[in-house]
Amino acid sequence: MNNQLASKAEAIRMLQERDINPTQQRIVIAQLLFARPQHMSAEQVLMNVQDSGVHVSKATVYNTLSLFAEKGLVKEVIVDPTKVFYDSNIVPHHHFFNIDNGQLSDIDDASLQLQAMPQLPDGTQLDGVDVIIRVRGQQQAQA
Amino acid sequence: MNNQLASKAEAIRMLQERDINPTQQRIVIAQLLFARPQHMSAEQVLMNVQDSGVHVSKATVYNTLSLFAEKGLVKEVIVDPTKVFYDSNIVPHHHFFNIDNGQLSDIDDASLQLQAMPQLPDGTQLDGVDVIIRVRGQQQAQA
DNA sequence: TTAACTCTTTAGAAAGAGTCTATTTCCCAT
DNA sequence: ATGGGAAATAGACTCTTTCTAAAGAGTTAA
Repeated sequence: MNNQLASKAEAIRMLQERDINPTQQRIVIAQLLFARPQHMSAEQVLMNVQDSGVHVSKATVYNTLSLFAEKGLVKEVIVDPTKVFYDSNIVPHHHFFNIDNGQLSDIDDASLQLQAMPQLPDGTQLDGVDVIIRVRGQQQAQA
Repeated sequence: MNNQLASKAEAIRMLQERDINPTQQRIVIAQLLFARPQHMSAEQVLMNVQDSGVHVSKATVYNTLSLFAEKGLVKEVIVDPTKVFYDSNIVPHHHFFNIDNGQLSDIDDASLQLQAMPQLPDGTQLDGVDVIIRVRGQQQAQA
């Protein structure tokens, strides 16, 4: 289903750009995530990577996704109380979340803008803004 | 710390308004939640309720919070990957979430408006819109 | 080539939130 | 009082995520 990967060379380049030591496991995970812009849970990453032949442990998947998030290579999306999604599209954008089928999809950035940024609580700095539009109903599977 | 409760009469009234059978356990949980507008996790509810003398089991806390959410008495807030918060303020509003200390606070609704609602995915209906502004840094404890 | 060192990966145990199940308790109408 | 349905309970269980202690890989220095 999801078997095409980004090229190894490109994955390595992306890792090095962010000062991430390009180990075998990190390269394979990057190849998977950056095959195309998408949202994956840790479990999905684990399953897909293992299909690709390279052995990667569960702990390494979690470590690697956390590292990628910390280095800005992917973005964590918190919408489903049961698991974290990792988004390989780091261009600023927001999400639809279908509460019936758990499907997460992007909102075109142009079609959603905040009118103004409210005053932040004292002593805090902005980290990011997440807009989640929750929808119900069986949407078509994405192409 | 958090020992004042809403009155029993008021709690019963709120439950009945939403067609919820006002049992002992549900009343105590409602008294706790509606003492003031606030955000609580299931675990916090469990601990606070047990302090108040009435015995309530963990399962009942989870069942009750789900029921309250389903009936529109509270709103689930998904911001922290490790737990769900229940918000007893159901007036439409959005949230600041401090990623350093886990503190959740309300955004004055007037200060944050979306410019336009994007087109929803085919076959879906709107369920709700959540805006979360993530901040960093040690904010002062709330009064 | 080996030795020393650091960084990464690993299996499996453990933590923590939330759910489930089978049983008991509660409450009310008869 | 009693029969019945709704609610509550203890505790086992599931699932995601984190931790731990040990093994492996890669690099440099001699």
